[in-house]
Amino acid sequence: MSESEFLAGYDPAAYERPALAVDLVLLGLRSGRLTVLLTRRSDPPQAGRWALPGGFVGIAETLDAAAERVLRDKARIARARLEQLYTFGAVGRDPRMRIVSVAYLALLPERDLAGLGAGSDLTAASVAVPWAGEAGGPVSAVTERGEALALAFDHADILALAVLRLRGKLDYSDVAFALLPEHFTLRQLQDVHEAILGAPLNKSAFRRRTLDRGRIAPTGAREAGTAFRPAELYRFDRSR
Amino acid sequence: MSESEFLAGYDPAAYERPALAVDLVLLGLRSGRLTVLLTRRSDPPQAGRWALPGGFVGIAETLDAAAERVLRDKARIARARLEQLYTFGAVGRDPRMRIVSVAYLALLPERDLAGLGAGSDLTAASVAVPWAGEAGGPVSAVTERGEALALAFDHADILALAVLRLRGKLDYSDVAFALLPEHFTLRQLQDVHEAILGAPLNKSAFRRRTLDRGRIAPTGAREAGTAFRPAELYRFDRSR
DNA sequence: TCGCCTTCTGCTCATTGTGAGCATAACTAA
DNA sequence: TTAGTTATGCTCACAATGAGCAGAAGGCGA
Repeated sequence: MSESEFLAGYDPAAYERPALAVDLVLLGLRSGRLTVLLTRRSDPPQAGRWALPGGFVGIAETLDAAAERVLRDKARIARARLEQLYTFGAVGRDPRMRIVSVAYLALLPERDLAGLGAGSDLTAASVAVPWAGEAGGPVSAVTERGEALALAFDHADILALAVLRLRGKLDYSDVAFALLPEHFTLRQLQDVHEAILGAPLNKSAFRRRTLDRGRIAPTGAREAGTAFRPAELYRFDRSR
Repeated sequence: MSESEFLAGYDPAAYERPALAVDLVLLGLRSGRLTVLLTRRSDPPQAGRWALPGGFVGIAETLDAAAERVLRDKARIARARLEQLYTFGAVGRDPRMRIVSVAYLALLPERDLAGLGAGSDLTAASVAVPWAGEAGGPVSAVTERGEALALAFDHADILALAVLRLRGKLDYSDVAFALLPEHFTLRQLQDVHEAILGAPLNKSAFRRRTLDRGRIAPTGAREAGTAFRPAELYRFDRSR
């Protein structure tokens, strides 16, 4: 950052500055599939394409605060687990002007995805996440019928990076729990992991590992309404 | 980012924009200790404190390009492995004006650290990296005599995050090789890992794991000048 | 020259984590 | 009551890890 040497010689206020924005990758699960919230662009440039919700950063506003504001005002979601992802600064990424965008990743519990609408013009799109090795292959957004959605600007890159980050943090952080309701079964937890990884996991190893780790605690209750043996309900135990 | 809806209603060019800068965390090894390059601030604010080298982002300049320019012009280092780290956007982080800074991490081979001076006003400071669990404790910069250096602005946070990132990527990426000369012994490689982690590693397990992974190849040569059995020299094998 | 010292290198052994499969438990629907 | 289905707990083989040991390979001092 600015040494005084620099500031003495040059006045950065005199130079043109890039505009600064935040873009949100809002990820959740809808019927077991990884899902992202998108808006459809109605005007050029890139009219008809799908974009991540975003907004400009105010002059007296923290980056995190800008992300929370966009979450609140554009997605109509009160709060979510927000995490800075990466900053995209290619020169021609927006054809109208130079915009540098700080991408944020937000994880939504299924409830927030189900209760969309209500003032938000966002649409839920499934994310096709082929396994293609740990590095992750091409990620794309698709409709429920499997048709690919064209993403605007560099938003496909942002989405791909978000999924990659999610995969990386999956087994050492508590991201999976942010996508689940308070009480969940081991099968549900494994489904979340498999949806994010895009690959099946060994069932007994997953159970053992998860239980041995001691980060979830049994509630004593069981799921209801199944046509077979009901599974134990667990909750995330933050204390351990 | 900017939906057309937003642009139609508001003209972001009419609003005051934060200044955008890049800051570089230049890390290397000096005599087996993790080391960071810092400049001493000569003028207020924060005169006398130590800062990371940085500079403003030009209006037609990529973030990566700005980081490379600072590396070249301020540190006088031709090239290094640069990687975007995080973007710091607290409102009061610089008292003069609103500056949002994209931090970059760069790894320097020992040669670049030794050949300092020559037009660069940077000083090498050791980084004290207590282990304090995987999460990493407080990281601080110290002189060779162990005196703590006061860092300017939020640069201590940036440095701490850089070390954390380095630790996280250590065992699945090739960051360690970027800090070593082309030919190195297994012991040197282990020293790098231990310096970054701030904790000792099991020797035979480290050897086995490293060799089994197949990412390094023996050169056939051996180190010279030791008072004991010389170790085999290896090189990083990018092809595997 | 000949032991002595130090580190490298390759080996074994016990412990731990993982992949895979099987038997039993627990529930619904017919 | 029985068939069907999934949960749960178990065993077994295999791989990875931590720890230690013996021999190899160099310099050094007597």
